[in-house]
Amino acid sequence: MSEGAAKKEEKPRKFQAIRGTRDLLPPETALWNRVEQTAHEVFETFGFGQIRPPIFEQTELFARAVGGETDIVSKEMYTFTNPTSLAAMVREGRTEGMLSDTLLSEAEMISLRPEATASVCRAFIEHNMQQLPQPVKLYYMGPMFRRERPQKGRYRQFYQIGAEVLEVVRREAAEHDWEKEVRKDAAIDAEVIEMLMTFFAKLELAGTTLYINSIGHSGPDCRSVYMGKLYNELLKIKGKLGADSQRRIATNPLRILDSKLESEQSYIEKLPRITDYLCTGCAAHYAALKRQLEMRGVIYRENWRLVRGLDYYMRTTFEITAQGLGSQNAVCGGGRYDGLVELLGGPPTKGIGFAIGEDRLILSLQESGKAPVQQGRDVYIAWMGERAQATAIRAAKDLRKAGFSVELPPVEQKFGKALGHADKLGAKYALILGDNEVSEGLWTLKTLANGSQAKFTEPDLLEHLKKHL
RNA sequence: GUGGGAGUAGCUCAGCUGGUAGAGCGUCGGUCUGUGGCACCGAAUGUCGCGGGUUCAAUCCCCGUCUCCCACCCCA
Repeated sequence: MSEGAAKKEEKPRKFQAIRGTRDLLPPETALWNRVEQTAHEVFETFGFGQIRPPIFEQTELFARAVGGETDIVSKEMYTFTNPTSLAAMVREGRTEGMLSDTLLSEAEMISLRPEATASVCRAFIEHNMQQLPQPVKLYYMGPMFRRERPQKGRYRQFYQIGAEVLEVVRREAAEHDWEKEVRKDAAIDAEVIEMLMTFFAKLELAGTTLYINSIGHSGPDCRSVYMGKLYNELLKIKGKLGADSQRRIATNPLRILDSKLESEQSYIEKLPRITDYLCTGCAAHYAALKRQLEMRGVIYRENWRLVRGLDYYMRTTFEITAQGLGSQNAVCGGGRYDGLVELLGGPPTKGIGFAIGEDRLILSLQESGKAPVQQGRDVYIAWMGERAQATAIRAAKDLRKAGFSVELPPVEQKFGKALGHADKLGAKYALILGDNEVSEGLWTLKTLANGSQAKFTEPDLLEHLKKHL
């Protein structure tokens, strides 16, 4: 925003949150905390440990993991030169005669993370986690950054809760009995999905639907066969497709499958389906996954048009939609990504993971009326007089120590006013401390809901509250 | 990044074809100097998103810009 020339006296400029970012405030933050607390609890019951990777990494990590050609990497990342790297170049005298363009291209670039799977894989490698008991099960939660046009359920700083299961490939085991390996992988996939559904169920998220698919693997006898077939069929119906889809025939034919354009639907429905072209291994894996989900009582729907946008996915892909989200109705997406760790310089490793859009999850909970109401205080202390203040301070300390939420007004107020304030704050009880109470040693406790009140000695009061709150 | 809609008090909004702003809710105070929710009375708060233009005069018309919302692209 350009500030006009300094004319007359100017008020200090008002700041506002940067586009696509926002403040999360009470009482909404209580819901965020509940969601995150539930995630901690549920994920830990499945044996997952929390990882907290940094919020920025070398740009190259994301470029390699997510795919340099993807929209996320090519135009949606917050990328900047690492100032430390520039400084080092200067110190080492390497900048002699360099044009500024060269200088920038030589300097290390870093990016705010657009997702966290790449970081988790990097950490797996960096900390030699292949030496831990396998598989390694990690979860994370925190902000991600993508420079997209904001809309409902999509922000430039948004929050994800995700989990990854990584397992280093034991060559002997794989060669000994590949079918067993496939069954094991499918069971892990299913358990990850089961964990998700357990989490959503615990939150009472309304109208969730789980969609699954298999997109095969990149070998010559699997997805590439399908891609050739799909490409031929797409050429035949090219004239019927919209401009976007026509362009994608060359750039990313798979993406045409999840086009939302009404006029294309009848043609897309007739296109070949990847599940008919899976190789033996991928087909066995997909069949085993469905069996595993059924054994776990997880309801799913197959969606052959579900393809994931990130380069690293193979075999299992899945997505969960929920109510009340407008066009951004996916609350969670995930899939298998064997080979990604190796691509990042680690040992051959299998992986499966998901990311939940926490903003969307919260939105859906709010839309379905699951949001908690304003958090009130347990006890409001209405006090009058100097002696009473000392008592009030002591009472507040003891009540808080016992775990109650206490509001202690900083100045004395008439009791009428104090009770009014207590009411507005949603307090359950008012502890009334005036001259009478202090001299008698009997404190008055008023139940705001029905107006009843009674006198208690200091220890009795604590007992009473513990019993009734 | 593309297209459409909208920005007026803390919130939700009104403001007739241009004459520099109002309601409800909320907040605060009073009726009510040891007892809240109700009621009544009263008060504060707006550079009418920001900048420029047209005009004697702009919240209203025009242009630009920022932000939000909706959809596309893409994704969580």
